[in-house]
Amino acid sequence: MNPNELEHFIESWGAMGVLWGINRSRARVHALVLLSGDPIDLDEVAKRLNISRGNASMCLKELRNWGVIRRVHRSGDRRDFYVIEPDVWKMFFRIAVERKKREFDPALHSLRHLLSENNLEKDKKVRDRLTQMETLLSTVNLILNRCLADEAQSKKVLGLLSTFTPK
Amino acid sequence: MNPNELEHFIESWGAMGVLWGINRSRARVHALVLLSGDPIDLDEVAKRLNISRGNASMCLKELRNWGVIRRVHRSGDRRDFYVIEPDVWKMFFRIAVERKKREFDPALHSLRHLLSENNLEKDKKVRDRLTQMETLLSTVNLILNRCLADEAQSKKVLGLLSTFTPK
DNA sequence: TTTAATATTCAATAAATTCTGAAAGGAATG
DNA sequence: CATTCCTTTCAGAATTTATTGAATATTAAA
Repeated sequence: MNPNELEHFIESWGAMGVLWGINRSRARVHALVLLSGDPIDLDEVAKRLNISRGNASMCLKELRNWGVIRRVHRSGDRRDFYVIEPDVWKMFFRIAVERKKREFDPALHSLRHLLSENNLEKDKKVRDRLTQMETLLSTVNLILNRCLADEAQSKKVLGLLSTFTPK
Repeated sequence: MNPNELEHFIESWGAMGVLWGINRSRARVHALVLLSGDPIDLDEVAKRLNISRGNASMCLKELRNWGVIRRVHRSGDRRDFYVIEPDVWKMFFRIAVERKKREFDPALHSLRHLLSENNLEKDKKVRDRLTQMETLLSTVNLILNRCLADEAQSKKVLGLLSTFTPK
């Protein structure tokens, strides 16, 4: 297995992590565990990725909290080893749920609140814009709520979308 | 119009900005222009948001580059004024296209490259995982490509999704 | 042209985020 | 129960990202 290819994948996975808001190191650790056929331990993670053991420990902990990796043990070995959870979907969902709650919902809430103030009426233009926006975000909200309810749901939506051939 | 409500909206809009990867200041400026019935000038943006004129200038420039605000002029007034582009969709698309290109595509590309290496065969488990992931990301890729082709496309997809009742 | 008003740039600074590594904690072994 | 091996924590260092504001450019009017 060509180490350069592996490394390249790890790096681009790290870069993609930014897209869903997890930091580079976490995403790189995730990629490494994903690529490891055998359970991997903290020491090796730190060594392979050139990061400190402390940082590796935090990354592994966080990934464990996201439910995307799992700790396993080897008899006669004191160290903790890690393997990836078989369902590659999990991370996407955990993170999406969290970010929606933290970043999307408050904005929609305050937009609605703003619209409910009747003193906005003076400026029809502004009100119309905000209404248009509220409509859009509400639709997105509905979809997200459905998708993020559970993983099976999302797979259905994805399946539906991929068969959809627009005009 | 209650200034606290406005301010609250501006702040939560700023926070949501993070969700699609634009920084807080840019998103706050965006919200302010959105809320302004009348064209607004650099000086007022800086004053209302408590940011420097330099920063305001950069934000306005960037938003103009994204195509989400437009410069307008008042006769007898030397200053540049800004108004929001009527289509609230625009920013989402411009940014989404850009981020996909920079963050998603390289990861998918290197994943595919990795899979094409036949020396991965030794470890069936790893290969299976990566294949599963490639399938998932390819579907996402297909959907994104369709959606990001043009705005009308996306609206169709959104409409389709919102009428979809799973189970 | 010159002047004056406004906008932009960018080097310096500040703020936020991420990473390190030494110290403390915990658990298996003799 | 002391030792050893491994993990976790967290204050400070390093890095990255965002912001400022003074210098520079631009433009309209006189």
